[in-house]
Amino acid sequence: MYALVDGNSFYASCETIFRPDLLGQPVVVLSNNDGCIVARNKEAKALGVPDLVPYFQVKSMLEQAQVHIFSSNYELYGDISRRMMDVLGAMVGDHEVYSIDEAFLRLLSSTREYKTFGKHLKDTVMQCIGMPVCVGIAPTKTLAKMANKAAKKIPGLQGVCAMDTAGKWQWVQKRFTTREVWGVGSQISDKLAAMGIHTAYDLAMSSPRQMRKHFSVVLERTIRELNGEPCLTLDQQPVPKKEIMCSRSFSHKIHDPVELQQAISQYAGRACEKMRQQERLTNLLWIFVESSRFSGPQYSNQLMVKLDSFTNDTCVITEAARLAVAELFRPGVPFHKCGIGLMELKERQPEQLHFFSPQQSEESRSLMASLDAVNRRYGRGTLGLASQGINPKWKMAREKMSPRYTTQWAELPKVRC
DNA sequence: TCTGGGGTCCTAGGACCC
DNA sequence: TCTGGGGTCCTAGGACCC
Repeated sequence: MYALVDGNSFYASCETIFRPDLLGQPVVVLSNNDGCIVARNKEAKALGVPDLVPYFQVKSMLEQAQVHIFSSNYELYGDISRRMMDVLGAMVGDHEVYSIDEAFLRLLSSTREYKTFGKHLKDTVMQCIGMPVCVGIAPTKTLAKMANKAAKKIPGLQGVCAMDTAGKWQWVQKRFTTREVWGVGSQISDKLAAMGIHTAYDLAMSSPRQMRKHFSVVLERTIRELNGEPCLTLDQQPVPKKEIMCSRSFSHKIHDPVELQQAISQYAGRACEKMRQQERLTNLLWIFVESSRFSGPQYSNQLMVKLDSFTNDTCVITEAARLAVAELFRPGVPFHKCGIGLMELKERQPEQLHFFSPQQSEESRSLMASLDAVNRRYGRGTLGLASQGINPKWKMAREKMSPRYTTQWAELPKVRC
């Protein structure tokens, strides 16, 4: 049996852990650049605040309803997530951290009282972390996802739903659309609807072989999983990333090639930092620039850049990225976003020697190690390349960011006596 | 004025090989 | 005049996830 534990409105709940004065009040969290609403607590949902809408469209409505608004604070959310996963890992050894706010757990076959155990998980996370979660329990991952959704949706379940018999999961499936099934997106659900398949139950009753012909092996697995036949396993080891991306939209449109190069320098620096953390190297970069999709002249372009050898050196990668951006720049285009992808990542070891290409030098490695050490100790961005610019005006807007309560000494919560 | 960011997997079809 | 068959690898693009 699998359990799926998932934080309720995770980002919004992270914000209220250190702000008990906000309990019972509506809270929303914005995406990067204060662009869209990405999390709403239940009070905000009750006010009818929609998910994933542009902030500017609902700004006045939110202010009128006195909703508390936060810019995203990923340093805080990442740290709360790590703590939550530690608690879950201590309770159930076999577990997979699926996303920042979710984990799959494998329950021992000796666990009989699933509902009771689910309640225990929920209460423990609340007690240790202050994070409200829901728990779904079922024999497959797809069903556990559905049970978790049911736990959130059906008030009588009080946040815990165990579907350990076909009777129970079919009861739930009849109340869910195909779109609510994990792995079925809007495209596939539309096509299913045209075939007369509307509920999750309809989908579960369809023929896996036939559906594989119409769609793909992915949907076949989903159907089998909906019938209690496990096709997906627990990934306990984090799978090494195949690519690392860093892209952001700007707070103001960029018309100047130097500013665009500053931006790509910053993102390249961040991407390289992530790559070194994961002990990987790259020799292929993907760089793109684009104007806004919503207004003005449309322009987007991209370049793949092959490097002479595998490296994790921020200087080398930044230089290549800046040259690429210079090539992609067009006068008169109001640039809105750019980004870099580090592709074809490979492990640092074993070193594959290339007869003609120089290897990354020892100086380069120790320079990068020092760069990372300084930034780890004094905060990200303390040390960087001059090409990144200083306090650029296009920098991401984060007007309403809360303190990083758990990771910065200067921002610890203050208690008044 | 203001519309997020970072990933994975699968398939179809082309290029190429013998 | 007649112009095979089977296989692998790679890439672009679609669809999905949080």
